[in-house]
Order: sequence, then structure tokens, then C-alpha cells
Amino acid sequence: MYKAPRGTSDILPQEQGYWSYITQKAIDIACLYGYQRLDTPTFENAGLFVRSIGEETDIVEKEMYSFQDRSKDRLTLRPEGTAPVCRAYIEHGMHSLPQPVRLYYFADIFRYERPQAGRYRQHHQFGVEALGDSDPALDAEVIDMAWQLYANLGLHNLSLYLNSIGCHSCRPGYLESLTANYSKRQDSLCPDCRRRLRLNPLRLLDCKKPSCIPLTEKAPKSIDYLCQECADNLESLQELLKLLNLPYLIEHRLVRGLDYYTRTVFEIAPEGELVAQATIGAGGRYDNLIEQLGGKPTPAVGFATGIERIVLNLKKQKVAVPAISPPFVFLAYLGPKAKYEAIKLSALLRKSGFSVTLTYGDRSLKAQLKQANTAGIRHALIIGEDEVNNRTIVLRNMDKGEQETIQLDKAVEKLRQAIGGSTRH
RNA sequence: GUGGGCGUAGCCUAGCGGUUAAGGCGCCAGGUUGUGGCCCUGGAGAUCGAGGGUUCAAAUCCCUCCGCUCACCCCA
Repeated sequence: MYKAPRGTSDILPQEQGYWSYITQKAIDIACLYGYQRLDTPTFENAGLFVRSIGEETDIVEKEMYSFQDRSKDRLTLRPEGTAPVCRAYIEHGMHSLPQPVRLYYFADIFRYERPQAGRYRQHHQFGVEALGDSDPALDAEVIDMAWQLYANLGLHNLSLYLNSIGCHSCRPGYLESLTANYSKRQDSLCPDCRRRLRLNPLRLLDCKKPSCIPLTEKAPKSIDYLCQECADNLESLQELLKLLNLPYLIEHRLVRGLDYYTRTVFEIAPEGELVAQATIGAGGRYDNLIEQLGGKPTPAVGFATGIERIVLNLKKQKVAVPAISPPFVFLAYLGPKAKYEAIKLSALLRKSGFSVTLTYGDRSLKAQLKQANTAGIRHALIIGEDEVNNRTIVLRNMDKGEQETIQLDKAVEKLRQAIGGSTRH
């Protein structure tokens, strides 16, 4: 038996209510802030991700789904959403549009990881990118969008963590100080941290081992090493967040796993859970990325959120999402002549805008009504030999258990009346 | 890649050495010659994750593998 590949899953009909709810809210937010949709391919040239995410990162080193196609091109299923957007920005000359260019996307994301709660090999993200402006007001706008999205979704008790990891001019000084600080205590470091010290010192701050936490707390903070410009930026961002009434926490241990981030980085997670796996959305500024990918120097800021993690939290917080409506009417028939009429009528009903379903296996009326009932369909049309001969049909209200015989050619009209309080048909 | 937990019909669970593997939900049919929800009756559906071993006898004990799951690394 075939099964869905490890770390992937089917999104079943009973789950779709969450997905359409989230998708719709996300589109609403994007429109509200004037962002336009951009869809990029599911796979890109491998080099795009290697160059943008960074060679030394886990994603590039061991998590990419890469393959060679028949023309020997090295391709990769996208492991994140920002680099493709930047590629499209450059490729389509979007620098000649009024700046900033505001874009949003929904994308499948692929990473070869060991699956666990809230982590999959294929997952889905909604993301926004605002390209072509370095003003911290744009950072604030993106953070605000994220925050409002969660609020509109009905999620509560979330925390916004904020940090600045500086720019190319001030970060080296900070890294030096951080490395020096940790080198002195090398003996008391966990094995992972010793590796981080060599490969990716920023990540030292991420360690959750009880033995390392005191070190992370005493470690130098990036915000103390910011150059004037970065410091000013962070300062005005904070002012703007206050202006927008967004509660935030400066978290100096917050660093992001991708190399392209500069200055602002942020994460939104359930209160008190600053662990990577709990994060439902994250983002930051990436002022050097577009230039690095061959475009003109273009500052930019973005944010992405995992749909699966939103679903997880909606369930955890018991947020009720609107159910997906069943068809408006169930068409039941008895006998071959009636079947013929029923199929003809179903076409007419659909043409008139009524969602209608029927079962074709010539089953008993009992079975057909049972099916309508199970599906939550509130109106049934019943046609048998007698009705065909009289050009009539029975309209049954499934909630009330009442029914009436009507003229067959009045079915559409009668159903229109039956809509009553229903919002959808 | 490392470690823990778990694999019995579509789903949930019982059985933990001894005949045809049991129950609930769901599905199908009948009770009602053309009427759903409640009830009653019946039916279909399981090579007990796979392979090997121990034994007169294995779903049950042992080994290996596979899968799921949780955690670590790291990420949404």
C-alpha cells in the first residue's frame, strides 16, 4: 500500500474549513495593506537558495530537496519563500515600479527534516515581502500585518519578540565580542555550542540546554553593538510599534536561521514559548539579499507564517472556524424514468445557481435521504414514477420533516423561496 | 543523523502463549411495496505493520527491518 511520503500529509475535507478560513483572512489582510499576490514556481535553480540562505545553514547543508532534471539543471523544491520573490523582483525589473513593491504569496515549502508536531517535510506558508525601502516604518507595517492577521484569526496570548542583529558594518564587531566571550568558557559549553562557536556564533544564543542558558543570558547583546544607523532604526521601529499599540519584547537571544537577515528580526509565538517549533510566524529585514542575487542594492523586509502551525494553534485555543457549507439540495429519485428527470433537473438547478448533489446507484429512497441527512443537506427533492407522470416533484425540508408536492417546472422558484435565511445556496 | 513511546478492519479499543481474533463508531442492507435523524436485526470489512526465530501451539515471547509519533539538532 502506498502512503503519503514521510512528513507530508493529506489535508482532508474535514480540515478544509481551517484552511479556507486562514487563506481568506490572509488575503483580506494583504488587500487591506495594499499587497499584491505573486506566485512563484515550486522549484527554482538550486543556486538561488544556496546563495541566499547561506552555505553553512542547516537548510542548505542537509534539508534541501534537490534534483537534476533531464537537461541536467540542478533544481530545488523551494525551502523558503523570500528568495524566489527577490528573484522575481529582479527578473521582472520591479525596481522600476514605484517603491516599495508590496507582495504576498502562498507557497508550499519543502525541507528534508525529521517530522514532529508542527514540523513537516512539506508545509505551507503565507508570506509578505515589501521591497525597495529601508524606512523602519515599513518594518512596522509588516509586523503590524502579522499581528493583525493573528488577531483577526482569533488567536490570543501571542508574544512578539524583537531584536536587531545589525548590518554589515556593525555585525562583525558584535560577532567578535560574542565569540571571544564564549571562547573563554569553551570547556563548559555543550557539544552543540562548541560546533556553533566555529560555524555560526549567532546561534549560540539559541541554545536551550540548562547548562548553556546562563551563558546566553550573560552574553553580549547585539543591540549594544549596533552602529548609529542601526540603533536609530531600532529606536524608531520601537516608537512606531508603540504608536500602533503592538506589545513587543526585546529578545536578544532571537536570531534567525537564514544568513540574509540584517537589522530587524522578529518572531511571533504563543506566550512564553520561545522555542523554534512553537513559532507561528517570523520575519525580518534583508537589505543585502537582492544585491547579492544580482539586483541593484535594494533594502527589503518580509514575514512568513506557517499555515499548519496556525491550524495547530486555532485547535489548541479552540477557535471555532466557519464550517464549509454542504450542498443546498439533495436530489433523490426512484426508478429509471425518474433518474433521467433527476439528472436533467440537476443541470437546470446548477444553472440557476443551486448547489445540488445526488447519488446514482439506484438506491432506496431511505438510503438516499439518509445520505442527505448525514451530509447536512437541508432540502431534498424527491421524484418517482408518479411525479414523472404528473410533472411534479416532492420538496422536503429536512430540518422540519415537512414536505409538499410541487409542479416540476416550479422547482427553481420554490427553492428560491426556501433559501430564506440561508446565506449560501 | 540521535534517543523515547507505539503499530490488532476506514477510525477507536479489548485480547498479552491454547480452537473459527472480540466490541464500539462508521459503512451497506432489512425491519417500513416511495421517506432521513431514534431504535432493533443482519452483513461486508483484519494476510493482528513485514520478515525471521523459540514452541506441540504466537496477535501474544525473542531478533531484525519498516512505518507512525514525540523529543533533540534546526526551522514556519
